[in-house]
Amino acid sequence: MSQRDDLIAGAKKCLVEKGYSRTTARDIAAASGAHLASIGYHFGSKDALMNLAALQMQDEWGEMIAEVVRSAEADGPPHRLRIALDELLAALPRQRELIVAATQAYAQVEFADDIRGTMTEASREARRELAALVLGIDPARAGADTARATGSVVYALVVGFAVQSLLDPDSLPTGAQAADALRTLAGRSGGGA
Amino acid sequence: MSQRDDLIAGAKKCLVEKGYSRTTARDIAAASGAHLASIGYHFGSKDALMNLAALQMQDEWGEMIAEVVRSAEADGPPHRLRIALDELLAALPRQRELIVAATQAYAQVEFADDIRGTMTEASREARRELAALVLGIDPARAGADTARATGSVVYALVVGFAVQSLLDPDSLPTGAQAADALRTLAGRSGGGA
DNA sequence: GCATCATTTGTACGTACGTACGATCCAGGG
DNA sequence: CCCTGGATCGTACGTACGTACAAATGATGC
Repeated sequence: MSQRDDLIAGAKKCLVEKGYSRTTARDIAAASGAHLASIGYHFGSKDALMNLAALQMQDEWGEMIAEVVRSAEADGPPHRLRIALDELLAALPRQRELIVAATQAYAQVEFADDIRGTMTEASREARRELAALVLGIDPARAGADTARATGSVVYALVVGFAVQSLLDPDSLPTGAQAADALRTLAGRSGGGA
Repeated sequence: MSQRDDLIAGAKKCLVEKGYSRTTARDIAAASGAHLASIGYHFGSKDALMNLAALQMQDEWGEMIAEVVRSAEADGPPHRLRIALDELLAALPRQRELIVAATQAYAQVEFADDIRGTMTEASREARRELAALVLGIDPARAGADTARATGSVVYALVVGFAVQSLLDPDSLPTGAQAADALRTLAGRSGGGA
């Protein structure tokens, strides 16, 4: 393993354990076993390395979520919503480190241009992919408004539940409860309470 | 207006414009017109002031969301879901500053104990209140599992759409589209695609 | 008008930061 | 064998940080 890879791994560790801005170049060097000056040599600056680490972890999280949803969808059509929510909600507490890292990345969106651009593009693809998975259609055909809105809603649910899992993991609903709540919500659309 | 209040206002400005950790004590002094040393006198430390500012803005955001949902619910029962989502989705881009601040607060949850505690409690109350508003019931009676799950789902939608409004405001669905997507999602719960 | 106490100001101290730069190491090729 | 270029290392520079503290200021009660 090259010192370059060590540095990325160390930066990820620091990102989770100390947060984006509290992490110093010396922290990364210590966590990675690499030399302080290697940061500049390999990445140009500490911030460039931290951005890379944050974006990679954000990507890894997206990958894990996609896998969870995919595996739930593979469990067959009956009660698919309940199953997908079940697996998602059960998985989130296990992904705490990745979610912490993703939160750090979100917090930099407004202040680091390369993070903003990459994350915006990643969120677009995530919504497309989620819509395709949930609707069971080809990702390329997910251009219709309905499909795009579905992607947005599922994306919002994932991110929102992830935030809640960070704040209050014990209060997360079960998949069945969440599915019921969604049905209640949707059912209220045509009439009274 | 006391220097103490000026400092809080300056800290909020910096929180939005520079982010939590990039803000220095001197930034706050400059933004508030107050003296550098007053931070220590009034708040003990720069971090204490930043935490206070972040929590206050997080609160203000919650208040705005509650108002939006409340006003939507007041527009009468027919198509309530569509209306509520419409107002929410239209309001988010206008709340960008508060959402940026809230994001900064979320990012500190893992690393600042007082932020974590306050935000956890705030999220509990927010979910309770959202459930009560959406279900049209007394907040005190929102203890049932179904109500709690509904609060979680609505909370997740709010936070998730807020994040999306930060990353990609132009891709937010309309309320009607989101309502359709929710119905599609909920409708898929019993059978195939 | 003076004493008192909260507030505001000016400043300086110690520290820790990011980064630059020259020295050193170490393969692989001539 | 030495030469060469990438990688690693040691270090030091300049800066900017948070905070402490004494002096100055101003309002309040007597």
